[in-house]
Amino acid sequence: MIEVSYSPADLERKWYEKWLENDLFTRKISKEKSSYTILIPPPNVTGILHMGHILNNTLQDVLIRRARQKNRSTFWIPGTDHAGISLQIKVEKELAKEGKTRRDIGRETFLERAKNWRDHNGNIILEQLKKLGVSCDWSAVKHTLDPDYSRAVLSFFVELYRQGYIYKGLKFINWCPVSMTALSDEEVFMQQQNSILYYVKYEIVERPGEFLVVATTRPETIMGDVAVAVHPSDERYRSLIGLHCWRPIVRESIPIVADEVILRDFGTGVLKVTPAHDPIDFEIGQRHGLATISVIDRDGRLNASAGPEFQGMDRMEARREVGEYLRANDLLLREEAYVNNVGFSERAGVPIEPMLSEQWFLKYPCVEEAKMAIRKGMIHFRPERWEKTYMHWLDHIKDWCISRQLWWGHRIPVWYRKGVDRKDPQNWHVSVEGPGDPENWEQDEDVLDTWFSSAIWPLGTLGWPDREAMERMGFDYFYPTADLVTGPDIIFFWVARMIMAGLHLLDGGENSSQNRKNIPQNTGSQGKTTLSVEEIQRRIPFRNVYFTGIIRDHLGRKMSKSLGNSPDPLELIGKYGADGVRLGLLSMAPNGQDILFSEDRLAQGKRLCTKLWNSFRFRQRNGMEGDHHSLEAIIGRIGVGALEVEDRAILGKLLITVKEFEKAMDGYEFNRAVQILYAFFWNHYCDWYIEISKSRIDATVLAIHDLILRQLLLLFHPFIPFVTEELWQDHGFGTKFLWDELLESGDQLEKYFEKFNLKGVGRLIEEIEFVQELIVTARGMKAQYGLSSNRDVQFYFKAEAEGEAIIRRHIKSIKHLLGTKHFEQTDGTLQLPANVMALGSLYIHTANLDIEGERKRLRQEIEHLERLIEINRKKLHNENFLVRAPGEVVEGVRRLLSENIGKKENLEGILMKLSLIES
RNA sequence: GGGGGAUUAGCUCAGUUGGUUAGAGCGUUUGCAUGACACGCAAGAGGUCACUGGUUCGAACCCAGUAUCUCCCACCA
Repeated sequence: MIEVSYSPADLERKWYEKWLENDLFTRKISKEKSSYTILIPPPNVTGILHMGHILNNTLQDVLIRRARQKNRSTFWIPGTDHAGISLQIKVEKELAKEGKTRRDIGRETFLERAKNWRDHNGNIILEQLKKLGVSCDWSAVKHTLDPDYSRAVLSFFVELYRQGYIYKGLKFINWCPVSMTALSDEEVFMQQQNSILYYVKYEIVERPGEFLVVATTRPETIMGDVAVAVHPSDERYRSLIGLHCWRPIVRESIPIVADEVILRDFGTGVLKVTPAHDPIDFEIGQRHGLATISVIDRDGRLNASAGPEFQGMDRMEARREVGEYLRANDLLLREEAYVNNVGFSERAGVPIEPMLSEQWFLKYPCVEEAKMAIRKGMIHFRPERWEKTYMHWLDHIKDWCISRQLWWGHRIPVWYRKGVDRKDPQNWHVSVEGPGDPENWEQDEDVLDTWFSSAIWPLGTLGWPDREAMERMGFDYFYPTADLVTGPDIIFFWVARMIMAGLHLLDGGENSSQNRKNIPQNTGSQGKTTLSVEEIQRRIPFRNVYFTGIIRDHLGRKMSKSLGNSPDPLELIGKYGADGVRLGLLSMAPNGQDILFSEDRLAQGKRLCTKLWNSFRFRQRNGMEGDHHSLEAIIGRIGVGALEVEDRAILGKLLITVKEFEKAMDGYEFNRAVQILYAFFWNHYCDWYIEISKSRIDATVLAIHDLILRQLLLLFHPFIPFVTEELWQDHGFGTKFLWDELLESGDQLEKYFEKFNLKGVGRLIEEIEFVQELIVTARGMKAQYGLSSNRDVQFYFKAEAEGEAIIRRHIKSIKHLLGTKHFEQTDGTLQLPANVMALGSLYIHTANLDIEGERKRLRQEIEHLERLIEINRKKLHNENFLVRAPGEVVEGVRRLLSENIGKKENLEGILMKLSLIES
């Protein structure tokens, strides 16, 4: 027997321990089953558990457990991400407190500290996830800086390098002056700024006293100007092209050039050309053979080229100071407020500095194949609309800057021969192992973008590229993975890159070398794919990507640490139980829409668990005789001859529910699936069937309860694994863990139910609905006359055609549910308050009859029916409707019309009878 | 500038192929210690489905436009 009250904390702890002890989650390769793999989106070791993780991992757990119930061999691969820049910042902050920088302690000591930090904090988040009940295979846990995974990352680099996809180049990149590293385009977000547009006067050398006016938001870069540019056909300036003007600060003569890219209608139509600090200017500089003068250093401060007044100043300070200087020296025509967009570093939150820098770049491989995988439906996105976003990105893809000037991460596996020209690739050594004579080489100082290592997550976690490790992990069996659950915010960062990496690298097994030959030096060439559809199919890292919504607070704001609006998931689990949190979150959540978080829904989740618990208490109080161990055994206890209409109706309803549930789950509509179960369990089973069965509990009825409860536990299990496990074991439904039980499909269940003769169950359900209508109406009448719901009241019923038989069949239940001993049939129309329904007219006996009130109510009721009848008639008089609408719809309206007319006539009769009293 | 999403009850949201009189939870009103459950039961109130047109026998749903909110991409210096 279960405890009196449901308390999640203890039982959740108990079951998770037992699950682990019994090694349930460890992958098992079994030839007769198909595999089902999920790859966890590895949380950052620096991250703290937030609601997004909870949603994400609940979904994955639901999918895994559901796949398990369908007899698939499941494997959920957990792990963590080393979080390059983020962890480095954390350790540097610690150092700063001691008044040190990373350079003070040196690379090796720094890395020791970083590892320490990770080892102490990095697994917290996985431990927290266990509280949620996640069924990850913990024997397979992987970290992106594990030695084997690191080798995989380096292999990835080396292979791409050898094939020409990775190159070193001098290009404009996004420089973060705080983190002091290059960033990829994806790590920069644009933010609207209230800036000032400075109109600066550049005196024309050849025409002293005359000025060209340049509008700029970045006056601090004036010292880097090497020209001013105008549009070649701009009448205003045509005569000046070829002349020169004076650079206003660090005064020097610079040419006036013409270039097509200049926008005539922006500002004054004159652009200052600063090749070192703006990519467009750089291109102009290239076209006109101009020099490049850098005035801002890597730390965001102005250097010697900026002149002694400004040297050493921070760029933002310099902007104000230069403005001041221009104003003071009559070099400023005017300034105006201006709103523009500025790129910010995602991590450090400061404006990035466009900078010319030598970095490692990746030309993406298999771009066309990656598009094809989606277009041909080999990989499916849910919701589908994200496919468009993905395609758009791939259509405009640019080379990826993969080097970072950090220490924490995978160090670039490139060595330069000491004492010779570093720029010459002849003097490079690129390999996973490094050169055999390391004393003669220096390794590249930089590390790889963390996302570069994430790109091979599906491969590295399964042992790639080490054939032996792949064997051990079951690569051939478990790859490709099935469903990836992640947020749409990392569709470029991660999803797209994993697809390309998988497609490119996975030339697999025996014919690997042959396949590799087929990969060209450059797949960027328009629209051509070199992989066959079958080959793509085999290489893709996953078949479905489920994009969750982003969880927002009740005001619609993104949850963030700085706003402090993110609730602590562990606190919530303490309050509502992991089951309650899981169920609540799923019910409010994942239709792919953003989710406004509401704690109420979690409370609702817990309430359902409590209700489930209590329904078992009801069942168990009525004795536990009989065999519960299997569906067959339970069905065997049901006496088919003893089945009443309500029994067959609830079994039929269960069957319908299971089928609807399957459809919702197959379509990844989890909130709908939950809702379907919820409605069946609460409204049909608890509110109706349990109540109606109370008046006739016997062995058959108890067996029906067992059957329904058993299926409910199985159906609810993926969502609320803990409480269902507890109830399953306690009630003796099985000796194994619920995890190991298969769920009967709707079709299978239908076969089992054949002996119940559920053919035409629709009519049975309809009959029950008639009875429910009667009950609700009668209760409503009691309430209307201020009679408490459990008071014995006299009812009279005048039945319509089939009503009499139905009432007779259910009379015991009706009396029980109405709490009355007096429910009598009558033939005549009575002078009592009445309501009319499909089955007939129901009268309630009351001493204090309010005739006026009743008549008013009846008249309103009649008017309402008249309106409905009018609508019905109109439809039936419309020939187009009769011809074009499907027969059953027309039939429905006909039936409704006659029903409404019947009701109206009955009401009119009652009204007349009541009127007689007065006269 | 380009693209996506949203707009349904006081609040949060369902409503998947267009078909009777639009649903749920929370909140709210009223009644109830009735055999599991007051984290409950019962009965109610509450909606111009953003707006304007169109298609259709029939529109919350399809189409066009408008408004408001929101996200992503691009970046005009």
